[in-house]
Amino acid sequence: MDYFTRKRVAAIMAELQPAEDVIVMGWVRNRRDSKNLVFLSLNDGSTLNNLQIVIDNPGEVADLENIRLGAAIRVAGRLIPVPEREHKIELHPGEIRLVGECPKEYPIQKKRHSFEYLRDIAHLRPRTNTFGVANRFRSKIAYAIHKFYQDRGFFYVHSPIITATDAEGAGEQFWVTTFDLDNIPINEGKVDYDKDFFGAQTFLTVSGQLEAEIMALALGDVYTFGPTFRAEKSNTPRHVSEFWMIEPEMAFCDLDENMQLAGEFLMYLFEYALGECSEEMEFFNRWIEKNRISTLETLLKSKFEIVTYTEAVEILKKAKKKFEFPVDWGVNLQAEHERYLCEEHFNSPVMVKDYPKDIKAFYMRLNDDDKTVAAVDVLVPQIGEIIGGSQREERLDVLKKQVELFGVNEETLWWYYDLRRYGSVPHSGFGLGFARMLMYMSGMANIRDVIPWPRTPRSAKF
RNA sequence: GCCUCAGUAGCUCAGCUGGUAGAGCAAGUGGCUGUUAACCACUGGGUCGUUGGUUCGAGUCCAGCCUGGGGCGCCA
Repeated sequence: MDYFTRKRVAAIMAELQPAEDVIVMGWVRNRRDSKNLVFLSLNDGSTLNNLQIVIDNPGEVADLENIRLGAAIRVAGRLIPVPEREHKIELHPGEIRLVGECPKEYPIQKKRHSFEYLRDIAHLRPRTNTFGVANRFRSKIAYAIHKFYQDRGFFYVHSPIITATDAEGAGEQFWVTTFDLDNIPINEGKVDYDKDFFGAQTFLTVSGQLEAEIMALALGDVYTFGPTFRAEKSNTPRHVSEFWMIEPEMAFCDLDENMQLAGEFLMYLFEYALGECSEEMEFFNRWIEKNRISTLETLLKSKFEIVTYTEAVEILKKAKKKFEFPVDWGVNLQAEHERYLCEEHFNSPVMVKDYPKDIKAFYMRLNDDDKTVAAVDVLVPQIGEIIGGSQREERLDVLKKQVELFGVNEETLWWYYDLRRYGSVPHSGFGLGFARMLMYMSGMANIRDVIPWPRTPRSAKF
């Protein structure tokens, strides 16, 4: 099949060198005919760029009538640089072979399609410019995430996908069972989970954090990067039911140190995108959202402002702007409040810390004031919250009180308590939604377009 | 879950106060020695999301349902 001898278009475009007997394989993106000349644009997925194929003997090419938009072909021939032309280099074939025919009802045309239409043909949309770029970008940024942590001595943890732990309060989790749903075992009026596959009630995980804490208290610095699931019936351009999260967890690390790492992490990704993903960033900047590059560049030069929740509430109360939701100490900050803080008041990314304990999770460390917890939200212009993190409660007695206060089911947390019982240490971590980060860096407005197979309420096609 | 907008040709849309449909692109045919979202000419293509109602008559008005977009909440 010439898999190892064929040349990738990305390499051809990078080198721009003449060569004989070059083999390329890919899909036809465009075809233009004149009487004695046919031009094909070939894309092999390795880059946004198409390779120009110039056929100057169309009468002699077999199957030429079937080499149309979408068809898979193999071309062998001579590479000729043409620096004066827009496409810089072209391939003059000695042989063209039709590998896979493409009927004319192929749903992707050589024009712009709406993202909504392409979502209905999610199996074909990676063949478009935008989704090719988006998927290559996704891969590169995933690599950058690993590189950031691995370079700092963090270990990668695969936290479990099936869990018995009810991490943040039930209701929003998918249940995992092998019960016949038409005939569920009942014992004394209640579902008998003892008869289920795992002998207990189990869920798809909503976070790898609790398990990451296990590893952090053994390996020191760890991170998870894997899928999580939320059964919330959210219907917005920012929510999906299945998404990947990055969750670093560090032993002997307090909230301020946690915040410093979060800031360095974000800056690293922005810098990586600008430096190592120039093809993708230039595409986003041109076709998806102008100023994406300058926005990231500005962000790179700015510093994170740090305020406490209490200070943030004071700022918002003094603001001349009218908010739809009134601000008062004790209520959660709304998206409009978060955006005011970083877009209008500070005009920079902001970290808000020390939230009232009642609006945050049970595992967050109680501050000395007994009213707030050591939590942080990182806010960026246009999006609002992009990272949520905290120092974890490492004191067993305090943790038990919080669990009781929040009404969390204690039975499945015995091992979590053990971590505090045996050699407990202060530790911290945060969570970053991978797809939301991709949205922010690319300017793509809908999360369903940065995830290849998005799962949302009433939709799990493909 | 609440609010709001939309569903007309393969795609993107137009269709005013009700009189059974139109454009651009795509497709097909022909033309053109260099095109690059190629261009020029011609041709074919629609039970107007769905069910019911009002009416002599519904793409157009009314109600329900389905699907999709946006806003809000929940969050990442």
